[in-house]
Formats: sequence, structure tokens, C-alpha cells
Amino acid sequence: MSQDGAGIDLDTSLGYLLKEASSALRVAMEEVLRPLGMNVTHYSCLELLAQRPGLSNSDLARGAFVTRQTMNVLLQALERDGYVTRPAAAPVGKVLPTRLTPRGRRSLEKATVAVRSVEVRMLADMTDAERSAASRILRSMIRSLRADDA
Amino acid sequence: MSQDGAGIDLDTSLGYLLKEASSALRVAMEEVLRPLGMNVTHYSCLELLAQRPGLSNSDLARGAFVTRQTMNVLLQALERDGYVTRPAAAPVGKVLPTRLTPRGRRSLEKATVAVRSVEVRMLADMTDAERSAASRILRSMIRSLRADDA
DNA sequence: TGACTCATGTCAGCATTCTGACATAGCTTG
DNA sequence: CAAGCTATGTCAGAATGCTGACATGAGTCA
Repeated sequence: MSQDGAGIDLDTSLGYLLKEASSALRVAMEEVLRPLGMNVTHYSCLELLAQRPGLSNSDLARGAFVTRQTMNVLLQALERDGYVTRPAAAPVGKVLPTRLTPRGRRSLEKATVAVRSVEVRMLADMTDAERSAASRILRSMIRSLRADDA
Repeated sequence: MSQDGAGIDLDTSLGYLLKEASSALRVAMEEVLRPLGMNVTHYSCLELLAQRPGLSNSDLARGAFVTRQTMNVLLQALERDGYVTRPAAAPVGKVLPTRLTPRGRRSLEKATVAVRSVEVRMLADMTDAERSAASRILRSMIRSLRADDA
């Protein structure tokens, strides 16, 4: 039943393990972000803006791994609630550079502490060598998956 | 701006890399499953049933990393369309053991080929040692994230 | 046995994200 | 310069998954 060519063994498949790890990370992050009224995409957006102020809607969407339509909906809510600002008209082209407001920055600070604790917990039992290996391996997977999308 | 304690450096964060890899995998899988009229959860459900016939709704939900409510909706659709069967009444307790129909098995066969090709591509540039390391590291992350959910 | 706890299946409503579509701006190329 | 291609922002509708809630069956324990 395990490896006879008629299926993908879920107990040993790296794809399945990757999904499992990602699911565990998402659950853990949402658990600590929920009390702050945030979800993972929401947090990702603020963190991206803190590190790279002036990113466009499409940039943020790529950075948070959602579509630009999804990010647009989120940005409109964040703007309405005063966490970010965008110019009324595009300085150049159609791109609207987005920036955190002081309120957005304060909100992010609490979230960053919470998220950092999750990441620390995730890496608790790993050596430095293993962390380096993890980084290299994950980058390799990403590169290979994105190569020739045919 | 990078590691001054005021944020999580997205360029080096293993959590971010994990999410990026998982996103790339999901996109690649949905790309090959879409022509077959399936999504990832749909495929996961069929693959689980092929390897462990008689799983309950809740078992399948845990294996596919969704809630049992979500899996219940999917199972009702799969049952209606003749891909799986469940007894009308529970043989014991409330648990309804689910099984693939021949039609479900045929549908899964094509999907497995497609998914396998994605996994092969993902692992293309990795040595056997790296694959072993990846498995060990991902399991460690999962274990740590699930430990003391406080 | 009876109370308690936990797991299960299921319904309903909501949140989130996606696909499809459109107009428009910038770049490239003949 | 004009045409073509790509990227962007945005709206609308559909798909997908989640939380909350309820009834019920099984196991535990005093």
C-alpha cells in the first residue's frame, strides 16, 4: 500500500510534510494574531510596509502571497481604519505607494512580538546548521517550483 | 532596517520562507489539478481514502488540514457526484466510514500522476541527503509548533 | 448507574480569497 | 509615431474555508 507506484505515500512525501508544516505555522500564527484583531495576510502587509515603505498594492500582494485583488480589498479596509495611507492620485503611472501611519506602526509592534515568539518556538529544537540547511533547502524548492511553469 | 529588533526580517525569516515554499507548491498543484476539475483539498481527500479506506469525516479533515465542517461539505459533494460512498447509518457511534468508488479511484489516478510530477520538480535540485534533512527539519518544526499551544 | 467530558456529524452564517473582466499607464519595437 | 505587450488598480461575483452552535454517541469515573 505504501510505495507501489499507485499513489503518493503521505507519510514520507515532502510535499505533504511541507503542507503540514505550513498549516501548523498558519494555525499558530492565527492563534496569537487573533487577539490583536489580525490575520496572517493583514500582518504580512503591515510588516512588508514597515520594511519597505512605499510598496504598491501589487508589490504587497506578491509579498504576502495573495492576488492583487485580495490585497486591494485589505488595503481599502486598512486605509479606512487609519492604519495606512495612499495618495489620492498616482504620482507616476497607476501605482499608489502605500505607507504605514503611526497607528499602523503601533499595531504592528504588538503583532511582531507575537509572531516572533511563534517563530522562536518553531525553531526551538533546531541547531544553527539545521537552520541554515532549512533555508537553503526551502529556497531550492521555491526555485524549482517556479521554474518553467509548464 | 534588517535585524535591529524592531521587526522580522522577511528576507531571512524561516517562517516567511516556509510560507513562500508552501505557496509555490500550492500554486503549482492547483495549476495541474485545475484541468482535472480538482483543487488541493479535493485531491488530498481522495488520496487519503485510497491509502486508508474507511476514514471518517473528521479523520479526513485532519489529514487534509481543514476543519471537519469544510470536509463535510466536500464529502457531500463527492458523494453526490459518485466519487465516494458512505453508509446511510453509522455502523458504530456517529462515525461514517468513507470509501472510494471505482469512479473516485479512476479520478484519483490521473491526479496522482499530475501531483507526482510537481513533487518531482520540487525536489529536482536536491540530493538524497538534502531530502532526508528536509524531512527531519520539517518534522521538527511541526512538533515544536504543536507543542504547548499556549 | 448517572454525571461529566470529549469526539463526531451537521447546519447556518460569515470571512477570506479567488477568477473574470475592464480601463488605463508605461515600455518596447518596428 | 503607432501598435502591441505587460503591469496596475479596481469592481463584481463565485468558490472556498472558517467560527459558532447544536444534538448525539462513546468513554470515564465517582
